[in-house]
Amino acid sequence: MDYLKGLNPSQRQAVEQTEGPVMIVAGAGSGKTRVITYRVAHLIQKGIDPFNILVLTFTNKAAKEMRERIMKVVGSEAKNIWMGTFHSVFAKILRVEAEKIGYPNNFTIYDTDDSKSLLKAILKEMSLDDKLYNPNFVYGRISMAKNNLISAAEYLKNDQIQADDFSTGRGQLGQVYATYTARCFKAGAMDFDDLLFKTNVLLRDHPEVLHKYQHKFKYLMVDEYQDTNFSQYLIVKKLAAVNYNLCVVGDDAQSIYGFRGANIQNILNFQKDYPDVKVFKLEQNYRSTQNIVNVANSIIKNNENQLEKNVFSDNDEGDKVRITRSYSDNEEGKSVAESIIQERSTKSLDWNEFAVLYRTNAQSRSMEEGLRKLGVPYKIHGGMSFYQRKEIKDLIAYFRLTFNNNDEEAFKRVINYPARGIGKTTIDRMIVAADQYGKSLFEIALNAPQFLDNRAATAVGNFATMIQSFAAVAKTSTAYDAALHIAQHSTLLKDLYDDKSVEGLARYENIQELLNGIKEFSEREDIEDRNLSVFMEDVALLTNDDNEKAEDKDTVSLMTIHSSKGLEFNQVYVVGLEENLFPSQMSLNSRADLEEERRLFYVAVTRAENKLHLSYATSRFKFGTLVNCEPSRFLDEIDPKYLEIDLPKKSAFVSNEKSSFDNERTLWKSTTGGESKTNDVFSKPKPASAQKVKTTALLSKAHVPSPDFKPEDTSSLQVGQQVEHERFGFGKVLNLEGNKPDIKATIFFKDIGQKQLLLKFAKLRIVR
DNA sequence: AGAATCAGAATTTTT
DNA sequence: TTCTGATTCT
Repeated sequence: MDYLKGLNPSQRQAVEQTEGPVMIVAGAGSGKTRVITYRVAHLIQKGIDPFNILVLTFTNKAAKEMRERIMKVVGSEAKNIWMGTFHSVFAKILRVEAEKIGYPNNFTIYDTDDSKSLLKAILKEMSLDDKLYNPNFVYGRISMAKNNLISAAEYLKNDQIQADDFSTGRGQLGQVYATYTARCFKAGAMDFDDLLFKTNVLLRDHPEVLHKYQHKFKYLMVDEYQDTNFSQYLIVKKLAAVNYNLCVVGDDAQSIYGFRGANIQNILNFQKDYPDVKVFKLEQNYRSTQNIVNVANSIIKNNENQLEKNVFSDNDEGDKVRITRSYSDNEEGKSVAESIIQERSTKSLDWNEFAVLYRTNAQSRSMEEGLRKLGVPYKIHGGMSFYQRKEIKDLIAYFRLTFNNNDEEAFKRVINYPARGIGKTTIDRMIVAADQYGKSLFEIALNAPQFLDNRAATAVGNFATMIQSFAAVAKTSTAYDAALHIAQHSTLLKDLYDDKSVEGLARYENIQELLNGIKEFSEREDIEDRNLSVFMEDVALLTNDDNEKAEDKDTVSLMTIHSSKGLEFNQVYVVGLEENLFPSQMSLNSRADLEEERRLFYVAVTRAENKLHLSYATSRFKFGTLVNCEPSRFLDEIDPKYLEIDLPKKSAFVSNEKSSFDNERTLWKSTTGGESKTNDVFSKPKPASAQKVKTTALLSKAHVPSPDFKPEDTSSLQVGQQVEHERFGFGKVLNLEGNKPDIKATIFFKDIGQKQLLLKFAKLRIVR
């Protein structure tokens, strides 16, 4: 039990209180992960069977790291703990129980793209205006409903919701939701929210199943409890309702996923739900200097809605938090880069001890530029994950379709990729037929001659047969062999191989990497069933960093604040602290949203161990136009005694040394207000963005056709003849190839150079 | 059927 | 600015 010795009193109490409801309120940097891992280890040491412990996290990464840490204390027993994200744990349970709620066990998991694509198709079929019914909006609305356990039927019955939708002119939303649900069901697919929603349905409608898992999971722990939504809350509540050994860990001050349905009330109300709860507060921050912790505290105290706690640091006071101003986003990038270089050399730090955090992904570009110019190595985290890449999704769609022929989104994705001459018209016809006969697209494809003309029917039929042959191969081969077979015989591999562009090469390599990953999976000894369908089970739930290479390069990290949660860096730069950016413009409508932005700022600030740099620009490009920016209101909220204000024009406030908070505040407001005097730094001429020239105008001056221009029959065109084209001007036929209606002519136009034209389309006049 | 071009939209995103 | 989806051209 050595591990108990390294804990402070409240940490230790939290670890040792294994029975009954427990809430651990863990301030930023207070050793939360340690407490969770030791608590689980402690349970096992006390003789609890790891199979009876369920630990729910929000990321795969967190689960993986925790399991490894527990393993260090209790050894390989840790492998048997049920530990993972809500989605992966309940997907696993649903794979076993799906048939009880009418789903096949091999159900597909639709990711967000699949869901939106299906919604778009439905909106189109229902002829709804996709401005009003913006797919993102519709998706969000349905997601919100599911997270609150409102089914499509209940949505349609709910007067309040219906009134809301009708008042905004979106009266059909309930119908869209119902259709979407039906289509997912028909496709044997669950979206992310369904994994939780259907788990609730399962536990509600099948008491024997609920009973089974209530007794299986004798001890439950939930990490990041402040980010749970109602659907997750209820699952946890039900599972814990027999043994009541439920421990939730979280920090209400770090709840930043409200926009995705997370309900901060889940943690705020925990004590009401479990009156006999033991509450432990971890208030000592071991991560950051006092100055940083104090800045964080002075920010968060502006929020009304929070659990009372007093986060403090016993570390050094540390450097003051530095605020800098730049006059443009690019200048901000440059100034961050310069500062990193300087701090690195004066403090002998590695690049990877620095992080640049921003509110929106779009801000990464100016940062990148600044860093690149000064030769600072960096890596952007987040963004497009490996499994979101087109080529990866394409190949995976083949796998999906192989194991679940009804998967509509997979079908549409690959029916004509690589190209096999099945166009929009054909697909539309199939969709109509599928709808009319209540069949899946695949079933229509199997009976193609009944619905399509000869040529299309053959192509579609061949496709369906090919997919069936894949299923046969997959049944008898290892995951790797099956995957390779599918990649080759779908001709996807060849298609990518033939693309010799830089991007094409990268795509090919990505496919190789996926195949390598599958190969590794095939060779794993710790899994019984290693065929491709097992690999596919949770591939939809993998994301970003799950696939990150161990090539832990020494680079500066760039990421959004959201994705920085849980991480820590010696030096942190939080950039773009401007009104309408941070806090985001979209958050200004409600107090709750603004408070979430403030928590986001709190998260950003508490990532820093030794030094925090804050910066803002007085102008920045947004959507291609330059806009003036005001410093963020959050800067005003920081107690100035922890700040060092490093503005480009030193003289402007050297005289202000003893200035009150208000004076300093006006100082950094003054240069942007508009009415104030311009100082030389800020009156620099604006970037000459206006002189962009339409490239097309440069490349081709429009040809003015001859007055008697009229396209004529070119079926007997000969090599060597002079022709005139409506837009390309005069040219000479260099070559003719192909036959009958598809003759392709190579023509050299004297104005614009060589072009290949299909004669059946090209509007040409023969010059005689 | 497929390439090229144009118009319009645009937070955050653990799953 | 940059990406995506629809439209136009071949």
